Amino acid sequence: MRLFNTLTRSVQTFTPLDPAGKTVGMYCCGPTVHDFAHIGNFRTFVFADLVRRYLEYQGFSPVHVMNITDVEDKIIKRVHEAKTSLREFTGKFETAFLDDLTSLNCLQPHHTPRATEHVPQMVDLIGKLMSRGIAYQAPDKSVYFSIKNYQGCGCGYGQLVKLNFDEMRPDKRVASDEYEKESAADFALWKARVSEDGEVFWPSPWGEGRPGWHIECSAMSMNLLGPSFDLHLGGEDLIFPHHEDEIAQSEGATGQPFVKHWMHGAHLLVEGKKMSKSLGNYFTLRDLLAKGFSGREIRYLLLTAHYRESFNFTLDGLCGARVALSRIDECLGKLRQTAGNTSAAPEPTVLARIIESLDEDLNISGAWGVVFEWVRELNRALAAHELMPEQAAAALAAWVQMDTIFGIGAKADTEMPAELLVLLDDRNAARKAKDFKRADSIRDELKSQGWVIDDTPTGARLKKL
RNA sequence: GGCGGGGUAGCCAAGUGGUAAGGCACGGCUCUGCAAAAGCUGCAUCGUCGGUUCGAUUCCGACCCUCGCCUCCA
Repeated sequence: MRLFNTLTRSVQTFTPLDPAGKTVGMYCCGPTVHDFAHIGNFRTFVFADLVRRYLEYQGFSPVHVMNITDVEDKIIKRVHEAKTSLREFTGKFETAFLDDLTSLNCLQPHHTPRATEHVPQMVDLIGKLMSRGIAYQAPDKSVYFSIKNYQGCGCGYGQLVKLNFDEMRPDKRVASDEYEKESAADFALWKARVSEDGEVFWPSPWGEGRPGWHIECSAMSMNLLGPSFDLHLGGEDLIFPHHEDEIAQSEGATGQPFVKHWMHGAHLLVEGKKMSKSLGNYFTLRDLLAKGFSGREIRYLLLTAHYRESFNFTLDGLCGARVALSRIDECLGKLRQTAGNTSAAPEPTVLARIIESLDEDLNISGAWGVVFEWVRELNRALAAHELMPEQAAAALAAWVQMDTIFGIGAKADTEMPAELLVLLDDRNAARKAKDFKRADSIRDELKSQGWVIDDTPTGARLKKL
C-alpha cells in the first residue's frame, strides 16, 4: 500500500520498521477533553480508524495508540470555573468521547494513555533534554526547548514544514507572549506552577508545575511504541508547531529518528464555512445525533471524501448520505433473500478493485465508486432474476469483507410493532376488497406513525422512515 | 510577507496525455388501483489566457478566485 508522507510530501510505499513486516506502531493525536468533540474532530478520528482498519485488512498488526490530553490551559480554567476536580471534569468528557467513537463505529484504540498519568515519563524526557543542553530553565522557572541548541547538535528543525523564521510574520500571540523564553521560537516543556493552576501541579526537578502540550505525545508515544515507530497521524493543523516540536523533543532526547511516516487529515468546513459557534455551524457529534442522524450516516459522509482534501460537511449532504446508504441496504436485503442459506466464498473481483483504489493513498472516493457500480450490476441481475443463490452469497461475503474496512455495517433491523402488522393486514384485506379509500387511510395512518408501506410483487412490508 | 492546499455538472466528489467514476438532486421509464418505496435510465468537456503535443481537463507558464498554516487548534 502507498500512503502520503508529510515528511517527504509525496506518496510512498508503506513499509513497517518491524523486520517481520507485521507490527505497525501507530499513534494518533487524541482529543483535549475540555468539551464534547465536534464533527471536525471526528473527521480526523474516522480517518485514523480507516488507516487502522486498512492496515489490518492488509495483514498488518497495528498497535493503535491515542492519547487523551487531560491537562491543558483551557481545562484548568474550566475546572476552576466549575469548582470541580481535574479528574472529575475530564473524566466526563473522556467517557463521552469514547462513546462517540463507538457511535461512529470506530475501533477503540489499543491504548488511550492519559497525559496526567505519564508525568514521570515526561519529566524523564525533559531531564534528558536538559542533560544534553537542549533545554533550559528560564527565570520564570519554566523549562523551555532551545531550538538553537537543538540545531547546534546537527538536528533539523522544520522537517514537516518549511520554516523561515526571518520571513515569518510575528503573530500577536508571540508578541504578547509573557513567557521568558530566550527565543520566540522556543516552546515550553514544563510550565512552572502559577496561582491560577490551583491544585493542578506535579513535582519535578525544576519545581512544581505541569507539562507543556507537546511533551505528552513524545513521552507517551515512545513509552508505548518505542523511540522509533511507524505512523503518526493527526489533523493538518497539528503539523506546526505540535508535530514539529514532537520531533524535536523526541529526536533531541533519543538521538534516533522519531516517526517514519506522518499522515495528516484535512479539516472540514461546515455549510461552506469554517465551523464557529457564532455562525451556528458548529456541531458536536451529539448535536447531529439529536437531529436524528445516525452514527453510520455521519461516518459514511465523513468517509466519502479523500482525507487530504478539505471537505464541506452539510446537513444536506447528511440527508444524501442516508439515501445513498439505503441504496446499499436495499441491495443487501435482496441479496440475503436470494442467497437464503447458501454460503460462498467472497466474490474476488469487486474486492480487488476496491483494494486497488485504497492502496493508492486510501482513495476511498474511488472505492465507493466501485461499490455503487457493483450495487447497480447486482440490482440489474436481481431484477432480471439472473442472480443465482451462490452468486448472491458470494456478493454478501464480499460485502462483509469490504465492510471490515468501511465500518458501515448493516442497517439495524427495527422490529415491527404487532399492532402495526395488524393494520397492514387490514389494508391488505381492504385492497383485496377494492376498498381503496380505507386502504389509503390505513397507509396514511401508518405513515403518521413513521412507517412506510413498501408494496412489492411478493406482498407488502413495512419500512421505518 | 513566508509556506502549503484547492478550483471538475444544481450540490458533494474521484480520475486520466487520447474527448470525464460514483453519490445526492432533477427528468424519463418499469412496477402500482393510485401512490410511495425500489429498480432501470438520461444529465458536465474539467477557473481564465497562453505554450508544449498529432491530441490536454490531465504537462509547463502567467493570471484570477478560494481555503489553510505561520507557535490555542482535529
